[in-house]
Amino acid sequence: MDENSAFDDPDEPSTSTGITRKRVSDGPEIVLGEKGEFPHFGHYMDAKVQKLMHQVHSNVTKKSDLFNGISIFVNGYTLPPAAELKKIVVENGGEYHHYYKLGRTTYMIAMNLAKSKLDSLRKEEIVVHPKWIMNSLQQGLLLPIHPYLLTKQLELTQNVLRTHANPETSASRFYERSRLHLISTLAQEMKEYIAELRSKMDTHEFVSRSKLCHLSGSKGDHSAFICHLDMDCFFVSIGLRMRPDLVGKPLVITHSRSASDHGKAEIASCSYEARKFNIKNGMWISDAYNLCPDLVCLPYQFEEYRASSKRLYSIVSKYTLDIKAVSCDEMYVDLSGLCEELQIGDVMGVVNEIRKEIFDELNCNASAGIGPNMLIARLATKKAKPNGQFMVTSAEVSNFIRPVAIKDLPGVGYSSLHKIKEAFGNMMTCEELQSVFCSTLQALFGTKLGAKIFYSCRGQGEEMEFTDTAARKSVSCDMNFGIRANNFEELDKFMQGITEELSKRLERTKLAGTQLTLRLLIRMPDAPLEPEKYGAHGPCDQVSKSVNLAYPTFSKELIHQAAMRLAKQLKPVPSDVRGIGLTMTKLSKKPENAQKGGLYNYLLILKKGSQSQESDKPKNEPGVTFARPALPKPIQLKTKKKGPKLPPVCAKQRDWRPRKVNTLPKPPPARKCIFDDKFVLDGYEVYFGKFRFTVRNPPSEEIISDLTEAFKILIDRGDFRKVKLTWSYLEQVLEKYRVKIQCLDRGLDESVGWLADICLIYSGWESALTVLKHTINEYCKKKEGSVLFPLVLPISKEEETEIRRCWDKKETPLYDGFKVNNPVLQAPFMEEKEWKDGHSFDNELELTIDWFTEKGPKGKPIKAQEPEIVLQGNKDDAVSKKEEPTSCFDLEDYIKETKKEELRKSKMKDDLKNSSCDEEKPATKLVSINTKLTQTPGNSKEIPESKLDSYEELEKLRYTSCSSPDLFESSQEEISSTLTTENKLSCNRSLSPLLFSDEE
DNA sequence: ATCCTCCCCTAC
DNA sequence: TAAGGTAGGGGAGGAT
Ligand SMILES: Nc1ccn([C@H]2C[C@H](O)[C@@H](COP(=O)(O)OP(=O)(O)OP(=O)(O)O)O2)c(=O)n1
Ligand SMILES: [Mg+2]
Ligand SMILES: [Mg+2]
Repeated sequence: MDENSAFDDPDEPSTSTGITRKRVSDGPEIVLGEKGEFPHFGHYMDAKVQKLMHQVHSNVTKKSDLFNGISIFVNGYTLPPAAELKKIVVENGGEYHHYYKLGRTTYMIAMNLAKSKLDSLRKEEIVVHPKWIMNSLQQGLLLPIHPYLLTKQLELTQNVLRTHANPETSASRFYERSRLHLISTLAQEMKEYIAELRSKMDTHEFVSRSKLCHLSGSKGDHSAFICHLDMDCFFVSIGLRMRPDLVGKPLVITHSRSASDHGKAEIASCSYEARKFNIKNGMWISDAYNLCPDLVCLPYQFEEYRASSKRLYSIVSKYTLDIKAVSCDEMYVDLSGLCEELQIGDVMGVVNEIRKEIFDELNCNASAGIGPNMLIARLATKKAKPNGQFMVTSAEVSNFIRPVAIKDLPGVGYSSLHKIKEAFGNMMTCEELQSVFCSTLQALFGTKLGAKIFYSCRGQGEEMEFTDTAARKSVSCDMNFGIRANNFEELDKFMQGITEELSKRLERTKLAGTQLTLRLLIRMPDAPLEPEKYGAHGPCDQVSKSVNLAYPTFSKELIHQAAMRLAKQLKPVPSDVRGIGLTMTKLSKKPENAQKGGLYNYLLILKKGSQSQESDKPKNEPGVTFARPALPKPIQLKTKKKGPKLPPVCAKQRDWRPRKVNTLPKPPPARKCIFDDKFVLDGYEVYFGKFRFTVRNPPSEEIISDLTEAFKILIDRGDFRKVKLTWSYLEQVLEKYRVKIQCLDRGLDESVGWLADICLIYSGWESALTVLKHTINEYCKKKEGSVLFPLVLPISKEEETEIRRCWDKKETPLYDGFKVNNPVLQAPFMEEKEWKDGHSFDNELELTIDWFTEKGPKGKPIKAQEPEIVLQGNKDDAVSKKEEPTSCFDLEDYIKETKKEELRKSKMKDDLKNSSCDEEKPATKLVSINTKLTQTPGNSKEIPESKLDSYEELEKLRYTSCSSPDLFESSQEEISSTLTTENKLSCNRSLSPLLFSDEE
């Protein structure tokens, strides 16, 4: 085989460990095919290119024979760069290898090989510092390599990216400059734009249809109505509008100012003149330069792309709205509706008009393909380019598809192509592929892709359908460039930027997510610490982990907290992390009818400094002084200061084994909605995965739903005292776990497993109660116009300072329009403290807000609804129909209890009359703030004696008279039983983002 | 059988 | 220097 064959595997000869590189790492370094396939990160080398490069080399003026017989391979970032070393060596009689060829490459040149790579070097692999080449050249003789050998003893500078970017701001800087980010964003924007237009279809006017009058009544083929439209070298065409003088030149759009042989910037788009030199989109400048030294570089014009893209879509929408947006410069258009309505048979004529209008408006060329399905239309576009249109009718399809390159089929990329090559040899065209059985393809590619390819190579593609309801399934944020950290703190900084971006996007799209996935790119053990390309991730392994949150969120803080927890669980060596990605899934949309002051707002408030709050802020309302609520202190789980050193995330061998499939696998059935449970919080559809705790593992789903139903009944009756009482009971149960955790943690080191179990139980219950609390709040609000439980909000240092300032001046501080009566600040409960050493909670104080309206428990006379009406003889009732005794409602006890409480209620009413000075005001909101324990101890003295009120009364009752409420007797037992259960727990639970992790 | 998690792959 | 994003389809393999 030719030494420069395009199929020389880059990895196989060079990896001594036998580890197969994953694609995410370096991408295809070798690609076949005519056209600019996209994902060419890294070197592009095909046979033709190699030939061209060879010509370049043979033109090199030989200066000496210094390196005669010596061949080098440059690994990773070097100074001087690889291109220069190559030039020097080649000019002086040596050879340059693009890949390390065992036994044929004399030296590997490197500056920053990872220790593990050095450790695993074979005897024949000699690694030399580039200085050896430079010094040899300078002195004009081949110096001994020994002083330049890179050995294990050599001290290697640790991971610091040259000109280290500020990790805190790097995310925004990066996204501002990332073209891939831009085109992804634009594609999304265009899809939304079309969806919006389609939603207003009845008022939409197809203003440009008048231009098609002359085509009315025309005749034509009636089989091809699907049109695929794509701008010709989109970015370049836009760039040329400013520089018409450059038309006809080989042009590229890139960050590089000018082409050079060591530029590693990627080419976003290249002109058709550049393509004659075999230059492709996605190629590195250095490679393009070697193909065409006269290459002209043009800068990006991000905003122009956005405007033109929108313009493009708006033009097409003047003809039809049967548009499927693919990307910023590409779409499918179904012309059958238009042609039918206007009685047009000449589809080509229509497309010609559309393209003409696009050119008139944008001064850029678009090409189009027309076919009976999307597949054919797309392949036709390729044939039509540049600046043309091409139609394939049904009758022509079979002839048309035969010579089409397999690589051009949508869905066939680098990996699939190589699988085909492996399985069937050098197969190139669809015609050849047609000889392969469907089952064979499915065995090779899997059920779906196998079938798709089988049909594609016969010209059969999907019909075009418009699923307007194509709601987004995920929102994600990736940064796989410029990530270099030496420890978790630095990693955290990058994470903050990414988190912030993700939160912003969620909020902008009015989405909240329930499942968060973290994905890390980890440098492969063999890869150099710095790849040749500045800031790039180089060869990496991918690891990911996801967590289910108790309720949907878009809060920056919650996401960050969860993300760092995941990061910790993945246990990466921080200095080997090369990329970070966050994905939110299981999304729920904020509905238009979301109520003010509810969950959605709560989440908004959580986002500190958010301006977009939708709540009506009450103004100048007289404050009511409440007693300091006796909230339990948060517990801080003490854990070992220094954990064991984190083992590295190991590179896993890629499993290339072909699957053994003899029969045609059955296609998987359509997925059901993965959520069985949903409830509505503030108009939010909140799905949550079942709390799947086994019998011994509280809280079981049944218990929770029983509790929920029971609480609802109490609220229906207006019996808030009972609600509070029951709640306090639940909290007491939870408190027992807290105590246990603390005890165990303090004394009994040998019971670590036990501790974990208890923590898990605790976590599960607290998580469940958090959700339950929201449910109750929501239900109360619906019924009574008030939340019942306080909402805890984080506040910033500035907000704290402001509250303190007001308080000191004897004013009533305001927080977000709420009166703050008892400034009590409190550090939030966080586990992260244990590993984020020296983490300060200074900016993370929590604020508790409760508010009541006059209709709330404070002012509302409790309806003495007859319990019999609700329950008697009604066995279909939500509660009583349950078979378990867990939530059985003890009617008699209830009646007794109700009567006993009548007295208290009337007393409470009296108290209210005495204390409330705002009884007539609607929606009075009251705020209390818990104080941080470390704050000035003198605070409590300064707090004025608060008036007795219903809240205090409730609190008092809660702590004095709450011998276990009759209501949930059996629940209690079930809960209590778990207290003494020592069994291992295995459960798939939903974690509240506010809670500590149960891992480890 | 079905679901879930952790990947891989593809397109622009 | 350079800015290798992002959404969705889908499969393997473990848990239930
Ligand atoms: N590797 C790539 C591929 C594309 N793009 C951007 C720049 C392109 O202009 C735009 C559209 O991609 P196309 O695949 O449509 O390519 P072009 O429009 O540049 O050329 P063609 O005439 O082949 O459509 O997306 C990019 O940044 N990086
Ligand atoms: Mg294009
Ligand atoms: Mg395109």
